[in-house]
Amino acid sequence: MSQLERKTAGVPTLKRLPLYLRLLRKMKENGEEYASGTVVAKELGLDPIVVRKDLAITGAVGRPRLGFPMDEIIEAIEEFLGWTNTSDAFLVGVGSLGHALLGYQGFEQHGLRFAAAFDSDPDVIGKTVHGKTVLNIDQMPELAKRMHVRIGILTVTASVAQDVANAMIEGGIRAIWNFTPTTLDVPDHVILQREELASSLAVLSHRLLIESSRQP
Amino acid sequence: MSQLERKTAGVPTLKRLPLYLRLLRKMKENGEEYASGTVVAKELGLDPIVVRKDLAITGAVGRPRLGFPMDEIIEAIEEFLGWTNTSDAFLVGVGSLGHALLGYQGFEQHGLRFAAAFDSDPDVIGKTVHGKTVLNIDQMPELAKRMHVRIGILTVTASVAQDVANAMIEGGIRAIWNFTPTTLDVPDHVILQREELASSLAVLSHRLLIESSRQP
DNA sequence: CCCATAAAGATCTAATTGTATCGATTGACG
DNA sequence: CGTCAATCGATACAATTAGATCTTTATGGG
Repeated sequence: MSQLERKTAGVPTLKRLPLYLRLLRKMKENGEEYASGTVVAKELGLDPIVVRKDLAITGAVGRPRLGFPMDEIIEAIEEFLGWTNTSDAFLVGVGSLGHALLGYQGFEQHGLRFAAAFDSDPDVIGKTVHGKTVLNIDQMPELAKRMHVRIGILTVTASVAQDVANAMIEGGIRAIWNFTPTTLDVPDHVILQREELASSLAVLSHRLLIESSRQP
Repeated sequence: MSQLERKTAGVPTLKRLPLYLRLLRKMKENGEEYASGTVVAKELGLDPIVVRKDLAITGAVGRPRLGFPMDEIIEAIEEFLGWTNTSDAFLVGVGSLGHALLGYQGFEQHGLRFAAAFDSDPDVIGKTVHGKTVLNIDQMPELAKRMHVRIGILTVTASVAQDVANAMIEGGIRAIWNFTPTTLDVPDHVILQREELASSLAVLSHRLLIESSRQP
């Protein structure tokens, strides 16, 4: 049943949902009982219509004149994103970026927990980083299988990215969050999410260029 | 809006251009003289038509049967993105993420150079991180003005993000690359690029959820 | 108890992006 | 030297998604 009622949202909508969630949690802390799409939109500088449509897709129902009941709407978004049950993830590559991600506490609020961290460097293996002991990467596939970990986070150097990705897939990992500048080749059933800083920078640079040429 | 011949590309196109650029540079190193949209597409797993259209917008002209002359197409993309002349950027907030970004050497290949790094923590100020001495954040606006820095990279904690952004704007910075989970309020003329990990994670989680409900 | 109002919900329109098709061009090969 | 095939480039088409308008509903005030 849940496989039918689940709507498939567009990427822009999905990217906005965490913003709503963060704001709503803050509003709840302030003791607010209801949240209307209008105030959420105003707070985030978005169009109210967009917010309403985004919230609608989660299945939450609001009440006219009041808005959405706070607990309901938060629950609906979390449910929609699959953030109600935190899922375990393996992080591979404890370089500076890996360090940074391991140290970011916010992930647990988003349904993600670092079950373990791995590296291939003997100098790093055994060290404790932000409370996690770094394990040998050789153990990763086996552990992934045993713990049924579905999410892998790739923060290794580009040259070994494909090999590590293969190892992840061998371990049964179904989604890879790729922070390396590498185009990975994976089977169809594996979800690939690329986090490309260069792409973001490209958008920024281009916009800066356009702006500059408009009013130098 | 025809005061300049520069075309304004859509975001998806902009995000793909760095991928092309990286591949093309690699191909050039391998001694290739020409690059056809077809092989680029095949290498990156994209549709050849998309690649052709993307490359077309940069203004490069290709030759039938051969493709695009390597130097020309690389130059065209760099030019289009404004990566021919490296621009200086200030990084504010030398936490773990700031560390990671400062250590990423790839930026200089993308026309970005860290002119300086700043922090407010006395324990951090004066330290050298990846060759950059961390300066006091108080000096940032003044230095930005003097050095005509246009890009600011925000890697501070969420609570002070808005204040630091204001200081950046005061220093004349025109584009802010925001790595904090904060919705910043900035004047219209300031370009804001948000790097929201939670948003990416939302997309990943949702796709994983859809896939799981499809074939459990 | 009724009316005014604010907000949700549905429907429709427009824009953006991706996809397909077709012709033109040019280097390669027989 | 002529034909072929691959590739660019332009144009047209389709699908998805964002954005706008209108209607409905329920609440709070008079």
